[in-house]
Amino acid sequence: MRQSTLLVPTLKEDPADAETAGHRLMLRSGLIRQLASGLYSWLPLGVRVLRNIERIIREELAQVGAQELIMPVVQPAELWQESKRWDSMGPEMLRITDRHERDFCLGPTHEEVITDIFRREVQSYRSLPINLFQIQTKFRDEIRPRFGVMRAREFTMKDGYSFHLDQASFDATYDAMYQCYGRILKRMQLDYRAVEADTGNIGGANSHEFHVLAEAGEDTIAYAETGSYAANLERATAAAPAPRPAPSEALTKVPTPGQKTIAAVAQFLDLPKQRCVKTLVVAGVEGPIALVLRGDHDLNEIKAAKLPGVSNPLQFINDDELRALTGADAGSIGPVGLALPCFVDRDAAALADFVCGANENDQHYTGVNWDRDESLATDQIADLRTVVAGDPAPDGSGPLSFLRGIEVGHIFQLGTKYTETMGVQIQDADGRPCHPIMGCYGMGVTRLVAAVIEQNHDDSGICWPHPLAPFSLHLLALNYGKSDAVRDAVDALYETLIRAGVAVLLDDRNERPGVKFADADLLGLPLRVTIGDRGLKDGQVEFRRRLESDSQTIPVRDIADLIVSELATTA
RNA sequence: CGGGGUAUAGCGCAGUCUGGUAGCGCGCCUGCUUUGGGAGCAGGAUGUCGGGAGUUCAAAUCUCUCUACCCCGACCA
Repeated sequence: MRQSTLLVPTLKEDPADAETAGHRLMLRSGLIRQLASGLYSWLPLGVRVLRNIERIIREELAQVGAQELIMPVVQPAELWQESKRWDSMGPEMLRITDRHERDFCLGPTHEEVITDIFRREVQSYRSLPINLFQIQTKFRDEIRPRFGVMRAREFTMKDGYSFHLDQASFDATYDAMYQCYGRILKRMQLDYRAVEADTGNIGGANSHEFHVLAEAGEDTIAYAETGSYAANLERATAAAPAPRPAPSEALTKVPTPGQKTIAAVAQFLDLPKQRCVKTLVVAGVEGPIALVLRGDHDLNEIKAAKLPGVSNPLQFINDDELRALTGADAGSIGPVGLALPCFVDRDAAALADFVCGANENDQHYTGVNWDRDESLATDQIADLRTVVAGDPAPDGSGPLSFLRGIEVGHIFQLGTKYTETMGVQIQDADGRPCHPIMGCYGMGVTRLVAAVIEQNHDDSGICWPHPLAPFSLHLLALNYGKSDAVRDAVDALYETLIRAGVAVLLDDRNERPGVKFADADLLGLPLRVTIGDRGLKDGQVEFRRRLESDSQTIPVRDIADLIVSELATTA
């Protein structure tokens, strides 16, 4: 491709609205342009990258026997009402009405449609298992789109769905998909981590996310440096605490005037924060519910919202209600004598002789002990907290550390959630009707582009990994318009490389060398060959890899073979 | 939805406080020179100053209002 005819509008300066390296470089290198908040056009160079990613995904999915299909973006409301998600998806789902006043949505995901296809077209257990996928546009009306295509409203996703007669069949496919996702990300040369995850809106029992490690990531991953445990912070759990010691202090009420936070109370009483407990009151299905945590720990709201009887999404009760229920303001609440159902975090439940609010302003108890003092039953112990760095991993694989990650893949164990609500049944070998078990496998294609750049760039631009680069080679022709020697040599090399199947971008623009070098760094193609009069008079051209700072001088007659063999080793 | 910010040429910005001819750098067009790390000289084009309403002899500038975009939070496969 000749750069003089290609739409690659590079920007010399950083766009004002771009915060992350990925977003900034995608704009500067002319991969994308914004149309509106969360809506992006993909320009020719960007499309070439997308196609490379899609190609790798298709090749790897073919290896595990997944079949490609395409489902509509626009989906009828009836399907979503049937799965009970028309209401539960909320405003994230963009709804539209056609000329007949019939309701539709722009598909935020395709569980309903694939399940509908399955129930219409698959009648026999002999057809199972079956694994289907598409690469399709999704629309989610995100509350706050950000960082360019990292969190866009319209984006491209590879979404796959599998159907199984029994758990063993499902487990085999889930594991195959897990391995497949790893191979896909590895082929993209990404530094990634698979982690246990929360299932969110999609539902189901368990799920795993695949995160590309990057500081700009929106998620935090807790992992054991010395072991195999890794989980999204939303879900990460620590090993259970040591058994509770025996009580040794008497329950004592002490005045704590003006001390409203755990930090203040701990300092006032000259005790560490982990000897105090905090009590939070949230809305529940049948009235308010108290949650008790150790003073140095934070509530994990996702875990809390899943507790039986607790309202989901989690909702804290307001100050007036709190005072009416407990007789005190926030900062002086405690479980002693509190007439509310109560969940106690495991670590708070393992405390003896601790401090808590006395449900009376400016008063706290010290020497508090579970199962001894008034109303302090620990019959509802749960994991309520967010883990902190240094917590022991639950599988004993060492202390936890944190990393930031970009979620590029998420695989779910849906079970029979959709096949039951949508009434899908097939007969098994014994003629008994049963609901097939489903899995669902998502991968963010457009988000991957941002993630790749986030992990592969330097101060002057992108450094594309070979398999994803929009072109393999940037051929810079200096003074192409004026020098016959340069033009003859460049054109000859260009033709040779094209015939050899090399994806070449020829910078034949009438620009000065500095402009071409700067744009070449910015576009970040893996290999670069520079041809100018200076080297050519000695029969030499310059060869340079994007990841190396030094260039080599190569005889012009050898350069084509060098490139071809270089690409053969990186394919 | 709450908090904060921005909106002036294709891009990055000044000008707004203190009302009085629409500016700068880069980019773009023409010509000449130049050609190995974002060239020089000369000439040129491009703006409903985000939209609407108001105040005023006069509004990019003051007032009201609407909108869009960005950041933080909440939220989010």
